[in-house]
Amino acid sequence: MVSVVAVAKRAGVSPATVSRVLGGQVRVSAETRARVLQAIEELGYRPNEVARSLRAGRGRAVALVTGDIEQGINAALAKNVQSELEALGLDLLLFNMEHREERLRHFLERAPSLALRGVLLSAPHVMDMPTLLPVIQAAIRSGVAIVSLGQDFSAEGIPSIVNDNAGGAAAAVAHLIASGRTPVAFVGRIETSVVGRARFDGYRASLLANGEDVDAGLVWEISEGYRADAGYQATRAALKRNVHFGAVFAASDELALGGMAAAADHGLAVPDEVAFMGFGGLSWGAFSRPSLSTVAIDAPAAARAVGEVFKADGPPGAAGLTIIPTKLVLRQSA
Amino acid sequence: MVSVVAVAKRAGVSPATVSRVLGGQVRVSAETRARVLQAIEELGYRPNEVARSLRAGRGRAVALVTGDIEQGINAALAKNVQSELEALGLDLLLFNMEHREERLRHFLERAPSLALRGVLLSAPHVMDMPTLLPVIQAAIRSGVAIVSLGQDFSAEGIPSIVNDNAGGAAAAVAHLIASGRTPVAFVGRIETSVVGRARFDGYRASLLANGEDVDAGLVWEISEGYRADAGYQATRAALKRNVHFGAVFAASDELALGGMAAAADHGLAVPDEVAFMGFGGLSWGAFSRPSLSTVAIDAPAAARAVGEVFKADGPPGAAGLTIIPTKLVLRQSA
DNA sequence: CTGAAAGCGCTAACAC
DNA sequence: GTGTTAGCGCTTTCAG
Repeated sequence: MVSVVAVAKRAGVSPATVSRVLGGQVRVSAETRARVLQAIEELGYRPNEVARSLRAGRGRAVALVTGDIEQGINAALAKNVQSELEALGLDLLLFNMEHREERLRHFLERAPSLALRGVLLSAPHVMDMPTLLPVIQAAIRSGVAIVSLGQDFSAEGIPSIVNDNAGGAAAAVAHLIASGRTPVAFVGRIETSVVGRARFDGYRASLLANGEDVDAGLVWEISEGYRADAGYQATRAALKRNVHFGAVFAASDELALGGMAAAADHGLAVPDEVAFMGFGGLSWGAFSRPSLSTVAIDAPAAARAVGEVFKADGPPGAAGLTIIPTKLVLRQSA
Repeated sequence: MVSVVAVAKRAGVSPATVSRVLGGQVRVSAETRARVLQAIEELGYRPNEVARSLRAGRGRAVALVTGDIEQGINAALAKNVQSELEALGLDLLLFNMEHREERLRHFLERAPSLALRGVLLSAPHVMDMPTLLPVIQAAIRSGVAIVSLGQDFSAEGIPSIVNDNAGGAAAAVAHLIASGRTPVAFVGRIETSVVGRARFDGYRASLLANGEDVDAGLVWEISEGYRADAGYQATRAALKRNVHFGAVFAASDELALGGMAAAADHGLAVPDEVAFMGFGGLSWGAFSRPSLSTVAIDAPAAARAVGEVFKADGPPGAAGLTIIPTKLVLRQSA
């Protein structure tokens, strides 16, 4: 590997000067700079990022810890975040949590020794903060920026970027009610998912605000995953119990797709007999039949907010809360 | 940050001994080892991975360069690969190529300075190997293992893990023909995607083997993306031209979903009037209505093959070709 | 079996 | 404006 020393030799200067040319902060005479640049060119020199990181005490990688990258919304987030970080010269480390919290803790413990620039916590789970906070604070102390992506930890001093889950859910439910699709059921993970609960809260609030009441029989908790099969099972079970509902509001697009399948299998017309509303705004939603109405999450905006955190180089600013608006997208299913 | 020196001091030994205990290769007296271990415990010491990487000349990160992480199959791959690498103590760097080749080259150029353990090339594009090979070889020379995930570069000396695209496609088409769904159309990217072309080759071979002929009017090239909208547009265009076909074989599940939507919008019953077959085996495929028949890709198996490459620590073994079998999954759409 | 020393490649102090 | 030196934290000779 060609190093600063080699470049320095070739340019007839000291390694320090090469470094100065590279850094661009300290003044170097135009002539020297030119010679160094030429040597760099000729040797095809590229600074060793590892050495830089060791020297600087921190590297240029940001980790995205996600609950399940196979869920469309997480993949969308990963894509947008990677692109945003890249513009800042940062790399993205991907860590799939697989919905297991102890994996998060282990990873967080490794963050300082990896000299990570930051860790984006993007899991929807209810987290055991008493256990996690010490690890998080240790990471922060050693220079790792911790950012929550999805749930609000600003009270714990963690900058948080959060979708307007309750607002989006409320708008969706209001629409369903206004269209006469009552009663409105809810499918999602409430017990163990903060995000799921926020969407549920919006559902509940909207019901109440519109003079409907919350029927426990219409709230379908799912235990595992947030994928289509869970939506299918929950909806089918309700149908089998002869529960009556005019619409299903699902906490993800995948759940909604599963729900629509259950309705179809039960011989119900969507949206005429049951309407469906998803959450996420995934691109395939426009191509199911019926196409899926949904509360669209603005992944690019969330990624931009992440970019902002890392743009200002110093210690992370105030542990604020950034709320990313959602948008109701009406298609055929509701 | 607590370092080997601090641990050494506390244990009353030299840094070298601490390192030996950590390494586990060299013999250390049981008593000394115990003292060191205790000091490590007490101080909460974790070895600095960056320093290790600098010292060792290479790090513990493997990059996955993917065409588009939002495509379900790529997310599935990322998930399985991450999990497999993690078992080997390796981290996954995610780089979304966004279907632009010059981005690949730039990333490859950075690989050595990042001291990457390896780079998984997982883009379906036709690549300009004359341009790329020098960069790849430079990376290999500096210790970065290059592995192709998706297309066969074994002739170029790059170990390759490839799905049985042609075989899977052939089986799918044979099934369509056997079910009397002729003529069979093909949607996919042929011009610029090696993977798309391999699937097309399987389609073509199967047609020929079954006494059907290849009708250029039934081969729908798509230019941008591999997502549902492309499948929709291509299918709709054919329908508008009054092209007749009994089935559509799509090169991805997303394309198939889009195609089914176009058929539905055109008033065609699936599968009675037109059958659809996807490629990928994504989990939501079981929950579209009609549910999607598909050629399932075995992402876990591909990930395991990746694991094998990095398990043997030394220089990568023979630049072999590993073919991952696909499986025909029959559901409602065909 | 253990310690001392060197050095991976880089940059920030400190001279001059 | 530029060179010299030191040291980030680690592991691996080389001695003992």
